[in-house]
Amino acid sequence: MWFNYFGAMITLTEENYIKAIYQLGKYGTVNASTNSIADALETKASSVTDMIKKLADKGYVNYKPYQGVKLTQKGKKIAADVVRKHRLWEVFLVEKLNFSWDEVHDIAEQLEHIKSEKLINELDKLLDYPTHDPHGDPIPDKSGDIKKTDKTLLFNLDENAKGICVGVKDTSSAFLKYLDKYNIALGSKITVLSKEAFDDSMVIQIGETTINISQVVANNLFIKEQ
Amino acid sequence: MWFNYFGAMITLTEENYIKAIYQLGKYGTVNASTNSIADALETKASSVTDMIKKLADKGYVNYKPYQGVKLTQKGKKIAADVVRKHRLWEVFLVEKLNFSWDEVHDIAEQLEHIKSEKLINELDKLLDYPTHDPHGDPIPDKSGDIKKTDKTLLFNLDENAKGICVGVKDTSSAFLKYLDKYNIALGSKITVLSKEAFDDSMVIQIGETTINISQVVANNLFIKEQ
DNA sequence: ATATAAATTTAGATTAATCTAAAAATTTAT
DNA sequence: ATAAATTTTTAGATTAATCTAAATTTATAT
Repeated sequence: MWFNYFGAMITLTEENYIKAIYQLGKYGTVNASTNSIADALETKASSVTDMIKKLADKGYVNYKPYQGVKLTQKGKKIAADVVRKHRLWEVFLVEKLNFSWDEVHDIAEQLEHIKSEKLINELDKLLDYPTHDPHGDPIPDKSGDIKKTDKTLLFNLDENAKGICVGVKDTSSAFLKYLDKYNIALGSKITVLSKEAFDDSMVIQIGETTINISQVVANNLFIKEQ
Repeated sequence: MWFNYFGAMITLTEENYIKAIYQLGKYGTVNASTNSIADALETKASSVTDMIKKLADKGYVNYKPYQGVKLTQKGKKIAADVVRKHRLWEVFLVEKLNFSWDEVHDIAEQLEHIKSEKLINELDKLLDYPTHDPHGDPIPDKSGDIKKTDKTLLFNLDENAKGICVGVKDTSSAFLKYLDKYNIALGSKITVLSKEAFDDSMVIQIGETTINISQVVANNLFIKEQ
Protein backbone atom coordinates (compact mmCIF):
# COMPACT_ATOMS: atom_id res chain seq x y z
CA MET A 1 0.00 0.00 0.00
CA TRP A 2 1.43 3.34 -1.03
CA PHE A 3 0.28 6.74 0.08
CA ASN A 4 0.75 10.06 -1.62
CA TYR A 5 1.76 13.51 -0.51
CA PHE A 6 -1.66 14.04 1.05
CA GLY A 7 -1.58 10.77 2.92
CA ALA A 8 -4.14 9.17 0.62
CA MET A 9 -3.68 5.99 -1.30
CA ILE A 10 -3.27 6.30 -5.02
CA THR A 11 -3.10 3.52 -7.58
CA LEU A 12 -0.75 3.36 -10.52
CA THR A 13 -3.74 3.66 -12.85
CA GLU A 14 -5.00 6.78 -11.10
CA GLU A 15 -1.53 8.33 -11.37
CA ASN A 16 -1.47 7.64 -15.08
CA TYR A 17 -4.86 9.27 -15.60
CA ILE A 18 -3.84 12.32 -13.57
CA LYS A 19 -0.63 12.67 -15.56
CA ALA A 20 -2.51 12.42 -18.86
CA ILE A 21 -5.02 15.05 -17.74
CA TYR A 22 -2.14 17.32 -16.68
CA GLN A 23 -0.40 17.05 -20.01
CA LEU A 24 -3.55 17.26 -22.15
CA GLY A 25 -5.00 20.15 -20.21
CA LYS A 26 -1.88 22.33 -20.59
CA TYR A 27 -0.51 21.54 -17.16
CA GLY A 28 -3.95 21.27 -15.65
CA THR A 29 -5.21 24.75 -16.47
CA VAL A 30 -7.83 23.87 -19.11
CA ASN A 31 -10.34 21.06 -19.39
CA ALA A 32 -9.28 17.75 -20.90
CA SER A 33 -11.99 15.95 -22.86
CA THR A 34 -13.02 12.38 -22.18
CA ASN A 35 -12.01 11.26 -25.66
CA SER A 36 -8.61 12.93 -25.56
CA ILE A 37 -7.84 11.16 -22.29
CA ALA A 38 -9.01 7.87 -23.81
CA ASP A 39 -6.70 8.40 -26.80
CA ALA A 40 -3.73 9.34 -24.64
CA LEU A 41 -4.10 6.27 -22.47
CA GLU A 42 -5.16 3.93 -25.27
CA THR A 43 -8.36 3.03 -23.53
CA LYS A 44 -12.09 3.55 -24.17
CA ALA A 45 -14.15 6.66 -23.41
CA SER A 46 -16.45 4.66 -21.15
CA SER A 47 -13.49 3.58 -19.02
CA VAL A 48 -12.41 7.19 -18.77
CA THR A 49 -15.83 8.30 -17.58
CA ASP A 50 -15.71 5.69 -14.82
CA MET A 51 -12.25 6.73 -13.73
CA ILE A 52 -12.80 10.48 -13.76
CA LYS A 53 -15.79 9.99 -11.50
CA LYS A 54 -13.53 8.19 -9.08
CA LEU A 55 -10.85 10.89 -9.37
CA ALA A 56 -13.51 13.54 -8.75
CA ASP A 57 -14.68 11.66 -5.63
CA LYS A 58 -11.11 11.64 -4.37
CA GLY A 59 -10.68 15.34 -5.04
CA TYR A 60 -8.09 15.19 -7.82
CA VAL A 61 -10.26 16.68 -10.58
CA ASN A 62 -13.31 18.88 -11.03
CA TYR A 63 -15.84 17.14 -13.20
CA LYS A 64 -19.19 18.13 -14.66
CA PRO A 65 -20.76 15.60 -17.05
CA TYR A 66 -20.08 16.37 -20.71
CA GLN A 67 -17.68 19.17 -19.73
CA GLY A 68 -14.40 17.31 -19.44
CA VAL A 69 -12.13 17.60 -16.41
CA LYS A 70 -9.63 19.99 -14.91
CA LEU A 71 -7.17 19.12 -12.17
CA THR A 72 -7.60 20.51 -8.68
CA GLN A 73 -4.54 21.84 -6.82
CA LYS A 74 -4.23 18.42 -5.25
CA GLY A 75 -4.33 16.76 -8.67
CA LYS A 76 -1.80 19.19 -10.10
CA LYS A 77 0.67 18.43 -7.33
CA ILE A 78 0.38 14.68 -7.97
CA ALA A 79 0.84 15.18 -11.71
CA ALA A 80 3.82 17.49 -11.38
CA ASP A 81 5.49 15.02 -9.03
CA VAL A 82 5.07 12.18 -11.51
CA VAL A 83 6.39 14.33 -14.36
CA ARG A 84 9.31 15.45 -12.20
CA LYS A 85 10.20 11.86 -11.48
CA HIS A 86 9.81 10.83 -15.10
CA ARG A 87 12.16 13.53 -16.33
CA LEU A 88 14.75 13.10 -13.59
CA TRP A 89 14.90 9.38 -14.32
CA GLU A 90 15.35 10.15 -18.02
CA VAL A 91 18.34 12.33 -17.18
CA PHE A 92 19.73 9.56 -15.00
CA LEU A 93 19.39 6.98 -17.76
CA VAL A 94 21.20 9.19 -20.27
CA GLU A 95 23.83 10.71 -17.98
CA LYS A 96 24.70 7.72 -15.82
CA LEU A 97 23.61 4.61 -17.68
CA ASN A 98 24.62 5.38 -21.27
CA PHE A 99 21.14 5.41 -22.74
CA SER A 100 20.40 7.52 -25.78
CA TRP A 101 17.50 9.95 -25.84
CA ASP A 102 15.36 7.66 -27.96
CA GLU A 103 15.56 4.76 -25.49
CA VAL A 104 14.50 6.32 -22.22
CA HIS A 105 10.80 6.95 -22.44
CA ASP A 106 9.37 3.48 -21.75
CA ILE A 107 11.67 2.87 -18.81
CA ALA A 108 10.91 6.27 -17.30
CA GLU A 109 7.19 5.42 -17.61
CA GLN A 110 7.87 2.61 -15.16
CA LEU A 111 10.29 4.46 -12.88
CA GLU A 112 8.02 7.50 -12.50
CA HIS A 113 5.75 5.49 -10.19
CA ILE A 114 8.39 4.56 -7.62
CA LYS A 115 7.41 6.06 -4.27
CA SER A 116 10.17 7.59 -2.17
CA GLU A 117 10.76 11.24 -1.54
CA LYS A 118 14.31 10.65 -0.40
CA LEU A 119 15.04 8.65 -3.54
CA ILE A 120 13.99 11.42 -5.87
CA ASN A 121 15.74 14.14 -3.88
CA GLU A 122 18.99 12.17 -3.82
CA LEU A 123 18.67 11.42 -7.52
CA ASP A 124 18.22 15.14 -8.15
CA LYS A 125 21.41 15.80 -6.18
CA LEU A 126 23.37 13.01 -7.94
CA LEU A 127 22.43 14.57 -11.28
CA ASP A 128 23.38 18.04 -10.01
CA TYR A 129 19.87 19.47 -10.09
CA PRO A 130 19.13 19.36 -13.82
CA THR A 131 16.51 21.77 -15.15
CA HIS A 132 15.63 19.93 -18.36
CA ASP A 133 15.28 16.32 -19.48
CA PRO A 134 17.14 14.82 -22.49
CA HIS A 135 14.40 16.07 -24.85
CA GLY A 136 14.61 19.62 -23.56
CA ASP A 137 11.44 19.45 -21.46
CA PRO A 138 11.60 21.37 -18.17
CA ILE A 139 11.74 19.44 -14.89
CA PRO A 140 9.20 20.64 -12.29
CA ASP A 141 10.81 21.63 -8.99
CA LYS A 142 9.95 20.09 -5.62
CA SER A 143 6.84 22.21 -5.27
CA GLY A 144 5.68 21.35 -8.77
CA ASP A 145 6.56 24.63 -10.43
CA ILE A 146 7.90 24.73 -13.96
CA LYS A 147 9.85 27.69 -15.23
CA LYS A 148 9.24 27.94 -18.93
CA THR A 149 11.72 29.49 -21.31
CA ASP A 150 10.76 31.32 -24.46
CA LYS A 151 11.12 28.96 -27.33
CA THR A 152 9.48 28.69 -30.71
CA LEU A 153 9.11 26.03 -33.36
CA LEU A 154 11.78 26.11 -36.05
CA PHE A 155 8.88 26.35 -38.49
CA ASN A 156 8.18 29.90 -37.26
CA LEU A 157 11.66 31.30 -37.90
CA ASP A 158 12.18 33.68 -40.80
CA GLU A 159 14.87 33.36 -43.45
CA ASN A 160 18.31 34.17 -42.07
CA ALA A 161 17.15 33.82 -38.48
CA LYS A 162 19.52 32.02 -36.11
CA GLY A 163 18.85 30.01 -32.99
CA ILE A 164 19.77 27.12 -30.77
CA CYS A 165 17.90 23.85 -30.68
CA VAL A 166 16.46 23.58 -27.15
CA GLY A 167 13.89 20.80 -27.40
CA VAL A 168 11.78 18.40 -29.42
CA LYS A 169 8.01 18.30 -29.60
CA ASP A 170 7.72 14.79 -31.02
CA THR A 171 9.70 12.47 -28.74
CA SER A 172 9.15 9.33 -30.80
CA SER A 173 12.14 7.10 -31.32
CA ALA A 174 11.74 7.50 -35.11
CA PHE A 175 12.05 11.28 -34.96
CA LEU A 176 14.92 11.23 -32.47
CA LYS A 177 16.85 8.78 -34.63
CA TYR A 178 16.27 11.00 -37.64
CA LEU A 179 17.80 13.90 -35.69
CA ASP A 180 20.78 11.77 -34.65
CA LYS A 181 21.34 10.84 -38.29
CA TYR A 182 21.65 14.49 -39.29
CA ASN A 183 23.59 15.52 -36.20
CA ILE A 184 20.82 17.66 -34.79
CA ALA A 185 21.00 17.67 -31.01
CA LEU A 186 20.05 19.91 -28.11
CA GLY A 187 22.47 22.83 -28.21
CA SER A 188 22.97 22.72 -31.99
CA LYS A 189 23.26 26.14 -33.63
CA ILE A 190 20.83 26.45 -36.49
CA THR A 191 20.53 29.08 -39.22
CA VAL A 192 17.57 29.23 -41.59
CA LEU A 193 19.07 29.68 -45.06
CA SER A 194 15.83 29.63 -47.02
CA LYS A 195 12.17 28.68 -46.86
CA GLU A 196 10.15 27.03 -49.61
CA ALA A 197 6.58 28.32 -49.76
CA PHE A 198 5.44 25.42 -51.96
CA ASP A 199 5.74 22.67 -49.32
CA ASP A 200 6.92 24.61 -46.26
CA SER A 201 10.26 22.82 -46.28
CA MET A 202 13.38 24.78 -45.39
CA VAL A 203 17.12 24.70 -45.90
CA ILE A 204 19.03 25.06 -42.66
CA GLN A 205 22.64 25.14 -41.66
CA ILE A 206 23.97 23.19 -38.69
CA GLY A 207 27.65 23.66 -38.02
CA GLU A 208 29.37 23.14 -41.36
CA THR A 209 26.57 21.22 -43.04
CA THR A 210 23.52 22.35 -44.93
CA ILE A 211 20.39 20.23 -45.05
CA ASN A 212 16.90 20.33 -46.37
CA ILE A 213 14.19 19.56 -43.84
CA SER A 214 10.47 19.01 -44.28
CA GLN A 215 7.69 20.96 -42.67
CA VAL A 216 7.11 17.98 -40.36
CA VAL A 217 10.62 18.25 -38.94
CA ALA A 218 10.46 22.05 -38.65
CA ASN A 219 7.24 21.73 -36.70
CA ASN A 220 8.79 19.43 -34.12
CA LEU A 221 11.99 21.24 -33.21
CA PHE A 222 11.98 23.89 -30.52
CA ILE A 223 14.39 26.76 -31.03
CA LYS A 224 15.59 29.56 -28.83
CA GLU A 225 16.04 32.43 -31.22
CA GLN A 226 19.15 34.58 -31.04
CA MET B 1 2.08 -4.86 -21.26
CA TRP B 2 5.36 -6.37 -20.16
CA PHE B 3 6.85 -9.62 -21.25
CA ASN B 4 9.42 -11.69 -19.51
CA TYR B 5 12.54 -13.53 -20.59
CA PHE B 6 10.41 -16.26 -22.16
CA GLY B 7 8.27 -13.79 -24.09
CA ALA B 8 5.29 -14.38 -21.81
CA MET B 9 3.42 -11.73 -19.92
CA ILE B 10 3.90 -11.71 -16.20
CA THR B 11 2.11 -9.55 -13.66
CA LEU B 12 3.67 -7.85 -10.67
CA THR B 13 1.66 -10.11 -8.39
CA GLU B 14 2.89 -13.24 -10.14
CA GLU B 15 6.47 -12.02 -9.80
CA ASN B 16 6.00 -11.48 -6.09
CA TYR B 17 4.60 -14.97 -5.60
CA ILE B 18 7.47 -16.51 -7.59
CA LYS B 19 10.03 -14.58 -5.56
CA ALA B 20 8.43 -15.69 -2.29
CA ILE B 21 8.39 -19.32 -3.42
CA TYR B 22 12.06 -19.01 -4.42
CA GLN B 23 13.10 -17.64 -1.06
CA LEU B 24 10.91 -19.94 1.03
CA GLY B 25 11.86 -23.02 -0.89
CA LYS B 26 15.59 -22.47 -0.45
CA TYR B 27 16.11 -20.96 -3.88
CA GLY B 28 13.42 -23.12 -5.40
CA THR B 29 14.86 -26.52 -4.61
CA VAL B 30 12.33 -27.68 -2.01
CA ASN B 31 8.57 -27.33 -1.78
CA ALA B 32 7.06 -24.20 -0.28
CA SER B 33 3.81 -24.74 1.60
CA THR B 34 0.64 -22.84 0.88
CA ASN B 35 0.55 -21.36 4.37
CA SER B 36 4.18 -20.25 4.34
CA ILE B 37 3.59 -18.42 1.07
CA ALA B 38 0.47 -16.81 2.52
CA ASP B 39 2.47 -15.65 5.56
CA ALA B 40 5.32 -14.30 3.45
CA LEU B 41 2.98 -12.29 1.24
CA GLU B 42 0.58 -11.32 4.01
CA THR B 43 -2.37 -12.84 2.21
CA LYS B 44 -4.75 -15.76 2.79
CA ALA B 45 -4.11 -19.43 2.02
CA SER B 46 -7.11 -19.54 -0.30
CA SER B 47 -5.66 -16.72 -2.38
CA VAL B 48 -2.39 -18.62 -2.57
CA THR B 49 -4.12 -21.76 -3.81
CA ASP B 50 -5.75 -19.75 -6.57
CA MET B 51 -2.52 -18.14 -7.61
CA ILE B 52 -0.36 -21.26 -7.55
CA LYS B 53 -2.83 -22.94 -9.88
CA LYS B 54 -2.36 -20.07 -12.26
CA LEU B 55 1.42 -20.21 -11.91
CA ALA B 56 1.29 -23.96 -12.55
CA ASP B 57 -0.79 -23.38 -15.69
CA LYS B 58 1.81 -20.93 -16.91
CA GLY B 59 4.64 -23.35 -16.20
CA TYR B 60 6.40 -21.47 -13.39
CA VAL B 61 5.79 -24.05 -10.65
CA ASN B 62 5.05 -27.73 -10.20
CA TYR B 63 1.98 -28.21 -8.09
CA LYS B 64 0.18 -31.23 -6.69
CA PRO B 65 -2.75 -30.44 -4.35
CA TYR B 66 -1.77 -30.58 -0.68
CA GLN B 67 1.91 -30.97 -1.58
CA GLY B 68 3.03 -27.35 -1.83
CA VAL B 69 4.93 -26.02 -4.83
CA LYS B 70 8.42 -26.06 -6.27
CA LEU B 71 9.67 -23.72 -8.99
CA THR B 72 10.36 -25.03 -12.48
CA GLN B 73 13.55 -23.93 -14.29
CA LYS B 74 11.46 -21.21 -15.88
CA GLY B 75 10.20 -20.08 -12.46
CA LYS B 76 13.68 -20.13 -10.99
CA LYS B 77 15.01 -17.89 -13.73
CA ILE B 78 12.25 -15.34 -13.13
CA ALA B 79 12.87 -15.39 -9.38
CA ALA B 80 16.63 -15.07 -9.65
CA ASP B 81 16.20 -12.11 -12.01
CA VAL B 82 13.93 -10.34 -9.55
CA VAL B 83 16.33 -11.01 -6.67
CA ARG B 84 19.26 -9.84 -8.81
CA LYS B 85 17.47 -6.59 -9.55
CA HIS B 86 16.44 -6.11 -5.91
CA ARG B 87 19.99 -6.49 -4.66
CA LEU B 88 21.62 -4.40 -7.37
CA TRP B 89 19.18 -1.58 -6.66
CA GLU B 90 20.00 -1.84 -2.96
CA VAL B 91 23.68 -1.41 -3.75
CA PHE B 92 22.83 1.58 -5.93
CA LEU B 93 20.80 3.22 -3.19
CA VAL B 94 23.60 2.84 -0.65
CA GLU B 95 26.58 3.53 -2.91
CA LYS B 96 25.19 6.31 -5.08
CA LEU B 97 22.26 7.85 -3.23
CA ASN B 98 23.49 7.96 0.37
CA PHE B 99 20.94 5.56 1.80
CA SER B 100 21.82 3.50 4.85
CA TRP B 101 21.34 -0.26 4.89
CA ASP B 102 18.19 -0.05 6.97
CA GLU B 103 16.40 2.22 4.49
CA VAL B 104 16.72 0.37 1.21
CA HIS B 105 14.42 -2.63 1.41
CA ASP B 106 11.04 -1.07 0.69
CA ILE B 107 12.32 0.95 -2.23
CA ALA B 108 14.10 -2.05 -3.74
CA GLU B 109 10.81 -3.94 -3.46
CA GLN B 110 9.40 -1.45 -5.93
CA LEU B 111 12.45 -1.12 -8.17
CA GLU B 112 12.88 -4.89 -8.56
CA HIS B 113 9.88 -4.96 -10.91
CA ILE B 114 11.20 -2.47 -13.46
CA LYS B 115 11.54 -4.23 -16.80
CA SER B 116 14.63 -3.46 -18.87
CA GLU B 117 17.56 -5.72 -19.49
CA LYS B 118 19.76 -2.86 -20.58
CA LEU B 119 18.91 -0.91 -17.45
CA ILE B 120 19.99 -3.66 -15.11
CA ASN B 121 23.15 -4.45 -17.08
CA GLU B 122 24.18 -0.80 -17.11
CA LEU B 123 23.39 -0.47 -13.41
CA ASP B 124 25.59 -3.51 -12.77
CA LYS B 125 28.40 -1.80 -14.71
CA LEU B 126 27.92 1.57 -12.95
CA LEU B 127 28.26 -0.22 -9.60
CA ASP B 128 31.33 -2.10 -10.85
CA TYR B 129 29.74 -5.53 -10.79
CA PRO B 130 29.07 -5.98 -7.08
CA THR B 131 28.79 -9.55 -5.75
CA HIS B 132 26.85 -8.80 -2.57
CA ASP B 133 24.15 -6.40 -1.46
CA PRO B 134 24.45 -4.05 1.55
CA HIS B 135 23.27 -6.83 3.90
CA GLY B 136 25.86 -9.29 2.63
CA ASP B 137 23.45 -11.31 0.50
CA PRO B 138 24.90 -12.59 -2.77
CA ILE B 139 23.72 -11.08 -6.06
CA PRO B 140 22.70 -13.69 -8.67
CA ASP B 141 24.60 -13.31 -11.95
CA LYS B 142 22.95 -12.76 -15.34
CA SER B 143 22.13 -16.43 -15.71
CA GLY B 144 20.66 -16.60 -12.22
CA ASP B 145 23.52 -18.42 -10.53
CA ILE B 146 24.53 -17.56 -6.98
CA LYS B 147 27.96 -18.38 -5.69
CA LYS B 148 27.66 -19.01 -1.99
CA THR B 149 30.49 -18.43 0.42
CA ASP B 150 31.00 -20.42 3.59
CA LYS B 151 29.66 -18.46 6.47
CA THR B 152 28.23 -19.38 9.84
CA LEU B 153 26.14 -17.68 12.48
CA LEU B 154 28.11 -15.92 15.18
CA PHE B 155 26.13 -18.08 17.60
CA ASN B 156 28.05 -21.15 16.40
CA LEU B 157 31.54 -19.77 17.07
CA ASP B 158 33.51 -21.14 20.01
CA GLU B 159 35.21 -19.03 22.65
CA ASN B 160 38.30 -17.29 21.31
CA ALA B 161 37.27 -17.85 17.71
CA LYS B 162 37.80 -14.91 15.33
CA GLY B 163 35.95 -13.93 12.20
CA ILE B 164 34.67 -11.20 9.96
CA CYS B 165 31.07 -10.09 9.80
CA VAL B 166 29.88 -10.89 6.27
CA GLY B 167 26.12 -10.63 6.49
CA VAL B 168 22.91 -10.31 8.48
CA LYS B 169 20.07 -12.82 8.63
CA ASP B 170 17.47 -10.46 10.02
CA THR B 171 17.35 -7.41 7.74
CA SER B 172 14.79 -5.49 9.76
CA SER B 173 15.42 -1.82 10.29
CA ALA B 174 15.37 -2.37 14.07
CA PHE B 175 18.19 -4.92 13.97
CA LEU B 176 20.28 -2.92 11.50
CA LYS B 177 19.97 0.19 13.64
CA TYR B 178 21.06 -1.84 16.67
CA LEU B 179 24.17 -2.90 14.76
CA ASP B 180 24.90 0.69 13.72
CA LYS B 181 24.64 1.76 17.34
CA TYR B 182 27.34 -0.71 18.37
CA ASN B 183 29.49 -0.12 15.30
CA ILE B 184 28.95 -3.56 13.90
CA ALA B 185 29.13 -3.46 10.12
CA LEU B 186 29.98 -5.76 7.22
CA GLY B 187 33.74 -6.24 7.36
CA SER B 188 34.00 -5.81 11.14
CA LYS B 189 36.53 -8.08 12.82
CA ILE B 190 34.93 -9.97 15.67
CA THR B 191 36.48 -12.08 18.43
CA VAL B 192 34.41 -14.20 20.78
CA LEU B 193 35.76 -13.47 24.25
CA SER B 194 33.34 -15.64 26.22
CA LYS B 195 30.01 -17.45 26.01
CA GLU B 196 27.39 -17.61 28.73
CA ALA B 197 25.67 -21.00 28.90
CA PHE B 198 22.83 -19.65 31.03
CA ASP B 199 21.19 -17.44 28.37
CA ASP B 200 23.42 -18.08 25.34
CA SER B 201 24.63 -14.50 25.36
CA MET B 202 28.26 -13.79 24.51
CA VAL B 203 30.93 -11.18 25.04
CA ILE B 204 32.60 -10.14 21.82
CA GLN B 205 35.31 -7.72 20.84
CA ILE B 206 34.97 -5.40 17.85
CA GLY B 207 37.98 -3.22 17.20
CA GLU B 208 38.84 -1.66 20.55
CA THR B 209 35.47 -2.18 22.20
CA THR B 210 34.01 -5.09 24.08
CA ILE B 211 30.27 -5.68 24.15
CA ASN B 212 27.77 -8.15 25.47
CA ILE B 213 25.32 -9.44 22.91
CA SER B 214 22.21 -11.58 23.31
CA GLN B 215 21.55 -14.93 21.70
CA VAL B 216 19.11 -13.17 19.37
CA VAL B 217 21.85 -10.97 17.97
CA ALA B 218 24.34 -13.84 17.74
CA ASN B 219 21.80 -15.83 15.76
CA ASN B 220 21.38 -13.10 13.17
CA LEU B 221 24.96 -12.23 12.29
CA PHE B 222 26.79 -14.18 9.61
CA ILE B 223 30.51 -14.62 10.18
CA LYS B 224 33.31 -15.84 8.00
CA GLU B 225 35.58 -17.65 10.43
CA GLN B 226 39.31 -17.06 10.30
C1' DA C 1 -34.38 25.48 -36.42
C1' DT C 2 -34.01 21.04 -36.98
C1' DA C 3 -31.60 16.97 -38.62
C1' DT C 4 -27.33 14.69 -38.43
C1' DA C 5 -22.98 13.75 -36.51
C1' DA C 6 -19.91 13.46 -32.74
C1' DA C 7 -18.90 13.03 -27.97
C1' DT C 8 -20.12 11.29 -23.59
C1' DT C 9 -22.45 8.56 -20.30
C1' DT C 10 -25.00 4.47 -18.68
C1' DA C 11 -25.95 -0.40 -18.27
C1' DG C 12 -24.40 -4.74 -17.95
C1' DA C 13 -20.36 -8.11 -18.47
C1' DT C 14 -15.61 -9.65 -17.83
C1' DT C 15 -10.99 -10.43 -15.70
C1' DA C 16 -7.41 -10.48 -12.02
C1' DA C 17 -6.77 -10.72 -7.42
C1' DT C 18 -8.58 -10.96 -3.29
C1' DC C 19 -11.64 -12.41 0.73
C1' DT C 20 -14.75 -15.42 4.17
C1' DA C 21 -16.74 -19.59 5.39
C1' DA C 22 -17.23 -24.30 4.73
C1' DA C 23 -15.53 -28.75 3.12
C1' DA C 24 -11.90 -31.98 2.42
C1' DA C 25 -7.35 -33.89 3.06
C1' DT C 26 -3.36 -34.56 5.80
C1' DT C 27 -0.76 -34.72 10.04
C1' DT C 28 -0.34 -35.37 14.99
C1' DA C 29 -1.35 -37.22 19.38
C1' DT C 30 -3.06 -40.45 22.32
C1' DA D 1 -5.91 -46.80 14.79
C1' DT D 2 -8.79 -43.39 15.46
C1' DA D 3 -9.92 -38.71 17.13
C1' DA D 4 -8.42 -34.04 17.11
C1' DA D 5 -5.87 -30.47 15.17
C1' DT D 6 -3.88 -28.41 11.31
C1' DT D 7 -3.44 -27.43 6.56
C1' DT D 8 -5.28 -26.92 2.15
C1' DT D 9 -8.85 -26.52 -1.16
C1' DT D 10 -13.44 -25.23 -2.88
C1' DA D 11 -17.45 -22.31 -3.34
C1' DG D 12 -19.29 -18.06 -3.68
C1' DA D 13 -18.65 -12.83 -3.15
C1' DT D 14 -16.22 -8.47 -3.70
C1' DT D 15 -13.33 -4.72 -5.74
C1' DA D 16 -10.71 -2.23 -9.38
C1' DA D 17 -10.30 -1.61 -13.97
C1' DT D 18 -11.73 -2.62 -18.11
C1' DC D 19 -14.88 -3.64 -22.19
C1' DT D 20 -19.15 -3.52 -25.74
C1' DA D 21 -23.42 -1.81 -26.98
C1' DA D 22 -27.05 1.24 -26.28
C1' DA D 23 -28.79 5.65 -24.72
C1' DT D 24 -28.22 10.43 -24.04
C1' DT D 25 -26.32 14.94 -24.56
C1' DT D 26 -23.91 18.40 -27.11
C1' DA D 27 -22.10 20.32 -31.37
C1' DT D 28 -22.42 21.09 -36.42
C1' DA D 29 -24.38 21.90 -40.82
C1' DT D 30 -27.65 23.09 -43.86
